Amino acid sequence: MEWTIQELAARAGITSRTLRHYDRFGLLAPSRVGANGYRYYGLGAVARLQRILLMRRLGMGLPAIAEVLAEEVDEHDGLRAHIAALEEERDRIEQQIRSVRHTLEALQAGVEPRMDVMLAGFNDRYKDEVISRWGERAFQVSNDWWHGKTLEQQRAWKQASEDLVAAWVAAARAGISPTSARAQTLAARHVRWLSEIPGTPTADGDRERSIAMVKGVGDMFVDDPRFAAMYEDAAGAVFVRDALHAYARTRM
Amino acid sequence: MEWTIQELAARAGITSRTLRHYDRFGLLAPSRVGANGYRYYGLGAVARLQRILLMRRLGMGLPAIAEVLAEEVDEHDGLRAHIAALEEERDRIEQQIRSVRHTLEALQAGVEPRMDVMLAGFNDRYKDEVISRWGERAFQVSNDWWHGKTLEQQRAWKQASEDLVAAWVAAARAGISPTSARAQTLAARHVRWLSEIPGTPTADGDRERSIAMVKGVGDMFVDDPRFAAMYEDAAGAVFVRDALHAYARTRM
DNA sequence: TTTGACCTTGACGCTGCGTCAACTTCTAGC
DNA sequence: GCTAGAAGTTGACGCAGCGTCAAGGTCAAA
Repeated sequence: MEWTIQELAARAGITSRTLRHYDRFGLLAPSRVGANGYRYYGLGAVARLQRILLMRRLGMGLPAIAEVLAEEVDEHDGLRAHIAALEEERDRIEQQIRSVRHTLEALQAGVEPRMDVMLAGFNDRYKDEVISRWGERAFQVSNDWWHGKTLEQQRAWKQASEDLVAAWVAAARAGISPTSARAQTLAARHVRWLSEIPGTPTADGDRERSIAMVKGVGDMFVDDPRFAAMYEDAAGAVFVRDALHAYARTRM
Repeated sequence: MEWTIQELAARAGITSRTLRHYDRFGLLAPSRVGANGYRYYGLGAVARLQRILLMRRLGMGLPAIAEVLAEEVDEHDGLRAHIAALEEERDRIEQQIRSVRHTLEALQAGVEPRMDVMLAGFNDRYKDEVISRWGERAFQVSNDWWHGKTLEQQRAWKQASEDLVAAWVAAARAGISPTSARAQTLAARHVRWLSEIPGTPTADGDRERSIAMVKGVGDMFVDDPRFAAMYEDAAGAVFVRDALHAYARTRM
């Protein structure tokens, strides 16, 4: 089975100009070129084009796509990678559907949509954000750490986290100052809690970056509504942030 | 909750430049602009941005997106449309996953992948193709016609179609000529069968376009592997095409 | 043999941003 | 209150990825 440039373009939903562009660019050569110069596309070209179009829709540039395709020695691996990328994309879209549904339902109920859920719509970047802040290795390590725990251990860690949150909420409600002894004791507990996660600067003993991280974590409570929600309201989140900032300044 | 331009950009996975571009373009204005000229984005802006980014990924241009958003009077309808678009997108991706899986399995089994399944990967354009060939109205009418039938009627029509296909296959196997009486009788039956679908030129009595359509349908049996597969092999599809072409030339 | 549809190779143009540059404004720590 | 550095602003220029002619060759059907 073989197609002319127009036939393939029509089925792929692009123009023949695009196919010529890819040819010129060295990204997708026709399977066969007639003596008259006509381009004919066969099986391999169709599969390759599908992969190219997927990556283009993910926002990749042509040079990046060429690189990916060039690195693939095995055709099977390439197709498997393609499937994996598609599945990831599908999951992302389903996440977005849930996100928009929530926004719609909140709107109909007359309440404000929760920002954390709304933001989940495009949070494929959250991971990137974490990585750029604390490094790729930190992300990998702490990820492995979490998945390396038993279910029982995971539950225990979650429980400890929730206890900490509850303590923060109680302190915030008590109306004490973020620099008070009680708040600072909680901050110390918070830092110890953080240091249990390997791969983070606190666990590694890097003082400079530890301070930056503790402050950064504090900021997250205010900036990132997913955390703000945990602490009941904005005031609580601000309290946690201030306490952590004070702790980082005075005791680290 | 309110974000600065960078905060929103980071979470959306774009740059602040893009947000400024959208503002300048009149596509997404900040919820509030400080006395200092700073842009601040709130709830509405976030939801709108999500919609914009979705449409961008679907390949729409900024003017087209602006038009869509401008037409939406009701915010609820907009969100519902967004969900519908996302679901369609998800279905398309799942279709593609099946398509690529098939290609991979065929490759592993050492057989040729079926082109119809491969092409299903990007066949959101098939509908467009049909429309551009026979017109929007024709598509609408025949679509309504099909969905207006009872389940029993649909089964009956499908049965008639399969009988026709079986007759074609038998004729092709018999090794007769496409211009023979038997083949031409079948062609006539095929045309009658086509004319049952309202909205097509044959049903409307438009002779010129009827001939074009019958020929076009004939070509589809060879060009479009989904039909070729129905007729068992390429030779069968060629037989059907030649018979239909001959019929259109001599008897219409 | 002609007609019309489809192919080819340039070449120029547009859209959607990326990327300085030059300047102002805000925030944190002394 | 002052200063450094991060983040904000408005131009302006540049580039990638095609769209869109223009000026021809090729092919299939009548």
